[in-house]
Amino acid sequence: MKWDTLDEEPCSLSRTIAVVGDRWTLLILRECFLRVRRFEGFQSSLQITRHLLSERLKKLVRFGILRRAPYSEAPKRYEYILTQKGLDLYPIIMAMVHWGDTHMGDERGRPLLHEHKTCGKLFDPVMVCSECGERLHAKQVHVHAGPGRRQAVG
Amino acid sequence: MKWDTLDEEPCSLSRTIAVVGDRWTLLILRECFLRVRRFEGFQSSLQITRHLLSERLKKLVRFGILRRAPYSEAPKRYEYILTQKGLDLYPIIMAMVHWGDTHMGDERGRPLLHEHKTCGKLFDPVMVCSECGERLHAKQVHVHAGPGRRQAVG
DNA sequence: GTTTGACAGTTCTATTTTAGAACTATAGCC
DNA sequence: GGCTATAGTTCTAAAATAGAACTGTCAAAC
Repeated sequence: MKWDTLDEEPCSLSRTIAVVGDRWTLLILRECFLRVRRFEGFQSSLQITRHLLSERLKKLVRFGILRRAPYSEAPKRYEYILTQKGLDLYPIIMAMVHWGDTHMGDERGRPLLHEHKTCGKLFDPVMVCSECGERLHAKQVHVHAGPGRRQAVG
Repeated sequence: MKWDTLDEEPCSLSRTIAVVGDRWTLLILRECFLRVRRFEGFQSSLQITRHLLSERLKKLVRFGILRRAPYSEAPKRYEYILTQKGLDLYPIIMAMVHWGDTHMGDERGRPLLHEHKTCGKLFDPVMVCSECGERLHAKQVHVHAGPGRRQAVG
């Protein structure tokens, strides 16, 4: 599998991994969800090298996940803002945070707690079926080939 | 941020990325969910190099996501089976597949369709609040520091 | 009017990871 | 004894990442 054309594979997981499947991208996006928008902000909170940060931000803009918006004219400065496509990554990040909370925790408890403003309570994210609303479990899902599948690729 | 101790960071996202945040791990796990269990099976369906596959399987066993179970005594051969910890990664993979379906699709339609055996319908995974059952949106979530957080790390 | 500092990058070398191919080892079958 | 299947290991080359230093613009301080 060639890494640079992974986004053209007939597999939605591969296509997503092409965008967020590296060491840093999801951590950068976490900062975006925590309202960080500027180069120096990402750099100082993540300790990522400036070179890599620059590359990743370009890639995220190229894929339409962030947009680069000017916030100062002289000198020209830009900040990076989540698009709707980027906001839609939220369930991925929350699913990963929840798995980490459940399986990678230590004796000190959770690093972060999440409050649902709508109901006012601390919550966990739960994945349910869009049709019946029941909790999803891998063993209750059957996979069919769809129209976009070619050959023996998942 | 040091990649080899990422699983000790006071951040559940970092800890999860330490386990599944590389080029291949999630693709290997996708195959596990599609009932692949053996070295040659992973290798031929993913086109991953044998060296990397071997490394990744060892890592997944080390983290308790797969267990290595003998299926033949002479010669000794093993297969790799998802543990509960591994099965719990399902929402992450489904969230990524769903995002890929939504934002990275082409004109041919979805590569795979998912049927919920419980209700018999084709579905999409939806993330909801464990407390009120409403759909989650990033803007309706407020983040608090939890007991396991130290310093200014998310 | 020169210096300092903030911000947003770019450029360079060194190290680590990954890719690609070939090789090893065990055992069954002909 | 030779062929095949399975599950790896070992090697070199290429690519990605780490780490540090450098560039350019402008505002404010001296």
